[in-house]
Amino acid sequence: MKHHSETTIHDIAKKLNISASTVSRALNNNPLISRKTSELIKKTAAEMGYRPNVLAANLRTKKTKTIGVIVPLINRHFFSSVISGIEDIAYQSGFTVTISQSNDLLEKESYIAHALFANRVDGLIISIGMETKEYSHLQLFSERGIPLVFFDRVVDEIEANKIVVDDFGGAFKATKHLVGQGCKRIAHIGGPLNLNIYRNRLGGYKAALEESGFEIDNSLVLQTSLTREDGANSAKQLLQLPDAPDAIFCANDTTALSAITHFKDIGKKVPEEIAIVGFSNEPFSEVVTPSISTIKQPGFQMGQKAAELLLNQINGFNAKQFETFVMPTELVVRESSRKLKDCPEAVN
Amino acid sequence: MKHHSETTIHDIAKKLNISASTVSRALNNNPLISRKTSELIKKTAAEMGYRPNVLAANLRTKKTKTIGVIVPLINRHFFSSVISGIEDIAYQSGFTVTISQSNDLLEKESYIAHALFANRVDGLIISIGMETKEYSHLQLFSERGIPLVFFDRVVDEIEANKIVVDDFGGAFKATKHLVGQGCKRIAHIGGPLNLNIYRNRLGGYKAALEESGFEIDNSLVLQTSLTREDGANSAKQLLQLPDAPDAIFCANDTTALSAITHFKDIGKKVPEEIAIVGFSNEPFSEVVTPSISTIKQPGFQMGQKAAELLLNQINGFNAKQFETFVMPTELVVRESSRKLKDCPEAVN
DNA sequence: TTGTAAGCGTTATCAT
DNA sequence: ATGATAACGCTTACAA
Repeated sequence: MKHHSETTIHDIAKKLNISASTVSRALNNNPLISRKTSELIKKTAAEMGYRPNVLAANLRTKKTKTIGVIVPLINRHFFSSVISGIEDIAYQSGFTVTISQSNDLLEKESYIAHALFANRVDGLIISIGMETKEYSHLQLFSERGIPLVFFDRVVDEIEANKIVVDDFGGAFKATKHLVGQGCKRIAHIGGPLNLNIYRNRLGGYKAALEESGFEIDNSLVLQTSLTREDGANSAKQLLQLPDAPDAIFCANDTTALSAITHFKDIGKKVPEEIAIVGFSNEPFSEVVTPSISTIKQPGFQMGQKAAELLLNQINGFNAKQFETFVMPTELVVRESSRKLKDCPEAVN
Repeated sequence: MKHHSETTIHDIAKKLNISASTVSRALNNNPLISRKTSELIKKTAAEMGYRPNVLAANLRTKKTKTIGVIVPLINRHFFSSVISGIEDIAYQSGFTVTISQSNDLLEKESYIAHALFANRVDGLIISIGMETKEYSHLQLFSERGIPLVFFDRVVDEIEANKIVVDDFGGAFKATKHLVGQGCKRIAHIGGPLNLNIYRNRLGGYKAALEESGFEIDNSLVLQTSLTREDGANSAKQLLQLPDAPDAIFCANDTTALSAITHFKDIGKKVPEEIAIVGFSNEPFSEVVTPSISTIKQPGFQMGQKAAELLLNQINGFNAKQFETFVMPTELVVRESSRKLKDCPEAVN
């Protein structure tokens, strides 16, 4: 059994003594073709093991029915939830989704973006990486009118539809909650400020403190890359302060966890001596001991929304101007911050 | 600023009064073209914002420099590690990787496989889903001579290169370890037996028991889908047995965790009253309380190996017959199974 | 209802 | 070192 080169519509046409265009039409369910020939064509196509060459069709139609997705890391629960939401909508509309991860590296993000562009994806959904401060690889899309939707980590400098979560509000709620639990000195382990999500989380933290009549002590505000190591180091650093904090609002769950682990190691009690709130509601936050209070983001819904917006643009239904959609956050109170018996599940 | 249709090599050729083939050659660094013209062409190409249409090139060359990857779930640590390994090798060789998840659904897996085929990926790396008992969507690749590499959850019925972990050995080590800790009645929460990884884990469990002089009690061997719910239900069920087990070897970490959570809820002590070992070394296993003993798999290396094998096939270096590579597993002993003070880190 | 022919943007084969 | 031309496999006016 040797490998023939793939059967094409011409092979089918020749076998049936008809024209390739008729075959093409039949295969695409063009109603002009008579039921009879159409069925015959489909039958022989199946017999001959015909597989359409989408590449050729795409080249001709200038459409690929494919949308590209770039996220920093696919194994973060939040991102994989968003991806599932995107797939949910895209597959329903007959689109294929091709997922890539940038690993928070600008070079890789740029490489992937160019590859997706070169492969003529119909649209791109992206959450940018930590390093991304330069956007030429994304302007490529916006300039050529290829639909582009940002989510979570968005770029202010590029006009596009954007889906973000209410980072400010989430941070505000988290901090207010700590205040409500009686914490007096609340620290913040934050992320890189070139990403607006971390700017907003910092902003929400500060606003909550101010509203509560607290002064902002800059020695309590740390800016890190939010890795596991950063969490432990920051915890250590904060404890060495002459006037150490009694609570920390962490900009992600990873640092919250490693801070807690550090405190456990040195025998400092969480939440009694120091209360912790994280951000993102990673699955581990629920199962570690103590379980971690955190801010929940509607990842799946964000993905759905992003895909809907993108598909609308692709289909030319983008009558309106670009918008930025802010999705609600939810405070999930768990052991790491519950100091009071009758703690309200959510503040505000 | 209106949107011109994309500039092509013909546009460049016209502008420079040369032929399109020369432009094509220059852009592909063909040494035949003189340094001078080559540079001129590249310069004007850049000025004109030329972006090669890979679709057209791929159609012509019948190569896409793209490899498809299908995994059940992208947010499982093991799978995302494998993906990172694949990307590591693929990007080095100038290949693009397009990732898809089947969600353990045969229908989606099949849809994706057909889409990847239609888009003419140069090769496919796949770990099949729980439902996959029928393989026509994969035979598509093997029959047409498109390189195909399986990893982890492989298909015996299809001849191809395969990378698996030593599931049998891992399960054997895990069970032996429990025996070594003094456990007398060791249960097993297993997975669907159409997947050979779960058959092998079951096999390793049984072999270890037999070698240790234990009888195999089928009431202690459960077959589940390994979800969180399955873990809790299985734990419940096992405790209700007249002669309840004092240890469980779980075929994944998810069920190990939910079993432990159940035991915590009802006040049964882990590992004192019941010892637990999981499988896969999910990140949460290290951070929960008690931390979960588990079997570590070399995901990243498996991905690298899979990509290497695939690229070799793509490049025609597949002189040898297909092989199955078995990667080593490692027992990681943590709190959930450590009953003895001087517990050896690994048995065997 | 079906056929003809051009064209999508490349690369590859022959020429020159 | 460069050019002309066909071809990759499909879709789509336009014709019939």
